[in-house]
Amino acid sequence: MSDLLERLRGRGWRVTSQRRVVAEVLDGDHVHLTAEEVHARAAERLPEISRATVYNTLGEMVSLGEVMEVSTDGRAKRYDPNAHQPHQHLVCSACGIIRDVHPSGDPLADLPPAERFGFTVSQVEVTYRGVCASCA
Amino acid sequence: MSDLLERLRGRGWRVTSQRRVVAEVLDGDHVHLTAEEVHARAAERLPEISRATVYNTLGEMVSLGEVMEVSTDGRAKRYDPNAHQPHQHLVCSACGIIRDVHPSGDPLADLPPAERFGFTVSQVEVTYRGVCASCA
DNA sequence: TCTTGACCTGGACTCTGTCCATCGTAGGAT
DNA sequence: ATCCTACGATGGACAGAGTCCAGGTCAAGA
Repeated sequence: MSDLLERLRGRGWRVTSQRRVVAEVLDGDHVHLTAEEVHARAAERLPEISRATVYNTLGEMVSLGEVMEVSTDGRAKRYDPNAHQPHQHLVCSACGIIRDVHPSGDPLADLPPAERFGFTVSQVEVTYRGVCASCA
Repeated sequence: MSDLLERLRGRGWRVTSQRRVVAEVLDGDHVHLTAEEVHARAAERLPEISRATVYNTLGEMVSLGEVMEVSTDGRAKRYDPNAHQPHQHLVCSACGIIRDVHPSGDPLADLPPAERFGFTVSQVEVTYRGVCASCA
């Protein structure tokens, strides 16, 4: 049983077979699937599941803070179940593979007050880009 | 005359009225227009300009390194003519306005070797998020 | 077991971006 | 100044990603 599904159930989420397979597909580390990929994998176990349901379910998981939305390539958004440990992303420019990474220090602290233009800054997303070992 | 257009001409770019208006629309600081916005503003001066030409022209400017592509919201890409000074972006979560900002230090140095997974890391993009003074 | 409101479905629709056949023109050649 | 031609522009079809909706289905409490 996935931790993700347990946490969602604990929040009073109504558990259906569709939501179950979506949560199960999203279980694991360094998982960064697009909605269509989630749909394809979910459909292996539950062939009738619709695209709309996958989109709705992913959207709800994001709203509940249990899944992070990541867009590293300007194309389809990706969904990252590792939402409870702050992290950033490292992307291979050649093959597109994504790793979760943990920079040292607090990236927010790098933005001086004079560079904040009166904003109340609360969040920072960092995407490192390079070439992975397999593609080098 | 925009500096951007001058630089492009200097690279042997064929200057047409369409490319001229696109370059002029993109002139200035803190400019982050979508392709459709560029098209709309260009069409004020050159009503017959087509969407395809705007997309092609923006793509060429990006390839030449004279304009940066920015995607801060997972929707339309935005085009930033401030490509010659390294910078990051600060986005208002409420109204979506974008400012160019300059963090202190080198963000690349914050990623320890043990967190690089064998990648050759060459680039880093940082998006700060918060609420701007007008929206607070 | 029954009931009901929340959930799921498939298809139409929107938005963003790309492709392509055809037409037009910038700028070098004469 | 005019001609040529390869490069650029056009607009309409197409594709990928995501949203919306009317109607059918079902999880879970009574």
